[in-house]
Parts: sequence; C-alpha cells; structure tokens
Amino acid sequence: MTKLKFSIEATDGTARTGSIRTEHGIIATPAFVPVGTAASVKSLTPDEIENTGHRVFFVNTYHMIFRPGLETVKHAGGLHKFMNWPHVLMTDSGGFQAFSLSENGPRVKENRATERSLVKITDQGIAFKSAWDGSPVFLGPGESMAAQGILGADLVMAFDECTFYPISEKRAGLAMDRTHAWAKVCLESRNLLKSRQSLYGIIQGSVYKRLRINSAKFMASLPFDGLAIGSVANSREPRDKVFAVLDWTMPLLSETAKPIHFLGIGEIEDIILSVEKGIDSLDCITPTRLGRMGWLFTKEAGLKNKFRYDITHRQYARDLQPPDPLCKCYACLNFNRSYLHHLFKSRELLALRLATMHNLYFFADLMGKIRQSIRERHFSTLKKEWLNY
RNA sequence: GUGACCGUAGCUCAACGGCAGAGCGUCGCCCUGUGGAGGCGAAUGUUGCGGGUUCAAAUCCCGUCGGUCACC
Repeated sequence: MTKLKFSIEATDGTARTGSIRTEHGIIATPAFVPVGTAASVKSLTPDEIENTGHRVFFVNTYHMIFRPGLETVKHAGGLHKFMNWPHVLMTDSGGFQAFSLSENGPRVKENRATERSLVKITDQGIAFKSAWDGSPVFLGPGESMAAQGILGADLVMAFDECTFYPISEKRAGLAMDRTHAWAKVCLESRNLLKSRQSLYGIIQGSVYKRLRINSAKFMASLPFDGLAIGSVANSREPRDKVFAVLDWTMPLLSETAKPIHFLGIGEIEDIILSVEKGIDSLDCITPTRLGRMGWLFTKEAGLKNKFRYDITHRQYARDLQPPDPLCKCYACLNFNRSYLHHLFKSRELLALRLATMHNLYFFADLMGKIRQSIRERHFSTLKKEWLNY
C-alpha cells in the first residue's frame, strides 16, 4: 500500500538529509524539484535534465487536462513514457490554479486587470476555464486524483485551495476548511491512483498561526505518504511570515517521519533557510523561468543580488569569462558570457537552453553541497558562507 | 562641375505650418506548487549650422556644411 520509502540518514540541528525511494528511482534529500509544467522542462531533453543533476521534476495536472488531454497521456502509457523520462515525477493537483488563474492571480493583477477570472471555487471543487480556448473543466478532489492517476507520477499532491495574499483570516480559514475536507476525499480516492503513487497532503492557513497549526495537526493525523506546505510565497506574503509558518508547523510535521515538501520555494536564500528548518524538498520556477529571461545564477553575485545577474546587460557584451567561473555545467565549460549575451540579445533558442542548463545545474549543485554539509554536521558553516549570517 | 534627394534620440526612421514620436538599443523594476521563449517603467533631442517669412517652423524661403545617387 505505501509507496515511497523515506529515510533520514543524518541530521544537523533541525536540518536533515536522506532519501525518498520510488518506483522510478531515488531522490536524495533535501532536493530541489524543477518545474516542467507542460510535460517539459522548457527547452531541455530528458538527458539534459539528467545532466544538470536532477532526478525529479514537477508536471501540472491542469495543463495536462487541456493539452494534450488525459486520454492522450493515457494512450502513450502515462507521463513517464509520454515524455521518455525514466526518473521520478511529481504532479501538482491543479489547486495552485485556484490562485494563479483567479482575479487575484499574478498575471491578472499586474497587467491583465480587464480579464476575467478563469476559476470559480465552491465546496465541491474548482470550475476552470481553459487558458487557451475558454473551454470549461470542473476539478474537485476526486477528479484531480483520477487525473493524477492517469498521469502516473510517483509523487502526487492532494487537491487544495491555494490562497492569495493579502487575505483575511476568515477567508483563509474557509480555504483551509475546504482543503481539509478535500484532503479526506483525496485519501478516499486513493484507489484511483496507481498502486505505486504516493500522496502528499497540503497544509494551508495563509499567514495565520492558529490556522497553520490547526492545518498541520490535521494533515499530520491523516495517512498521507508525504506532507507539503502551500500558499506561503505565492503573492507578496511578507518574508518573515513565510518562515514563521515553518516555525509554527515544522515541529508538528517532523514527528511524522514523512517527507516534507515546501511548495513554490524559491530563491537561494529561501532554500537554505527552509532546509535549515527541516524541509526535505522544494520546487520552484526560479532557475527555469528566470533563466529564460536572462538571469544566471552565480555564488559571486551575492545575497544582495539573490545570487544572480542579468546576462543581457551591456557590461557582459565582451566578457570572456564563463557564465559562472565556479561552475562545471555544459554551458560554463564550453561558452563565455559574451556569447550568452549575444544569444539573448539575438533571441536565439540556444540562449534559453544554456541558461536553463546552467541554472538547473547550479541548483542541483547547491543541493548536493547542502546534503553533504548536513551529513558532515557543517550546515551552519554552509549557511554562513552563503548568507553571511 | 551640374542636378536631384536626404540630414530629427545611441541606431533605423515617423511627424510635412499647430505640445517632437515609434521601434530597436540603454538603464531600472517585477516574476517563489509556470496562463510567462515574458511584463511594467524611465532616461535620452539647441530637429546639421546660420539667417528669413509667420501669432506659430523639424515642416515654407535663402545661405552654408555634410551625405547619397544620377549625369558630365
């Protein structure tokens, strides 16, 4: 019945390192999970993803439902075969789109204020409209589990209501209650999942201590295979609150001996701080999306620049250094900043590929160093080396 | 040498008597379970130079300098 096998091999304070074993291989934790929303880590082949050091990535159920459609994935034999990805996969339940496609979503808020919300949330689930052609799809916890069963990822997320910020405690409480009710349905729907799929329950409650503790206790009491923390850094939640949420919930979650995933984190500093508090895995679009926009990660860029620089700036036009002099990725071993600058200015496809490769390698490399530091009980040294505090 | 056309932002050009603009570039900001091969914003001008006409000139007139093309 239980699918993943999680073992903690070493701890340093509350930070911990170990492994998650699945049918499609082992993930060393703490792990960073790249995002491949539409069944592709944009611009990279499976071999190239593997060469960046990652053995797992995230695919989005919402996107698969509309394109290519679940039947197409089923016909291909599931996501692993469809994409020819032999390693571990995670799928999101579609719950994030409750936030991202709503009138409070990031796109709408910034520059599509006149566009209508593409979601309507009720106690039964979320009525979506396709972002591409407006066609409707209803997704509740049962539907999401069935969909994720067809997709066949190793690690799947319970269907939840992801909240925006700012939000009142009352409304955050309603979303949490709904998420709790849906969590039970997701567990009841387990037979819709393939036998080897593992289900993560998601803690909600926005920035409210009472709600977060309530949610952590509730989720920890249920027979999930893993636990996840949601809705923390979606839309301008204050940074101190992001980590306060971990302080409130991690002591309750750590006791379960289940892997704990932090949804949507993040920046280098946030990753280090999250690992310090016991997080086992995190996913984020930062290395991939920011890479496509010309941001390259380097340690030398420093904390104040979030460890990245914009290669499209004029100052790199004739810079013959590798993108990151300390890096051993394909891009850094073979090309210089001058060339990458040119590729971005010329909008060459290779720019996106090399930047994505480098950033993913940088993240995987950092996670490897983090794991080693925990094993050697030097995590605080690593933290100080990067964050200087 | 003669004639025609052209000189406007860093670049390519628009405006052709009525507040000097766009694209690209530059610089800045944004992106945390991807609606993103993005989005938002700012700076930059003695309209080649000098004179004239006019309430008003990048625009019309004269001169001058520079460029391109054509013809000798």
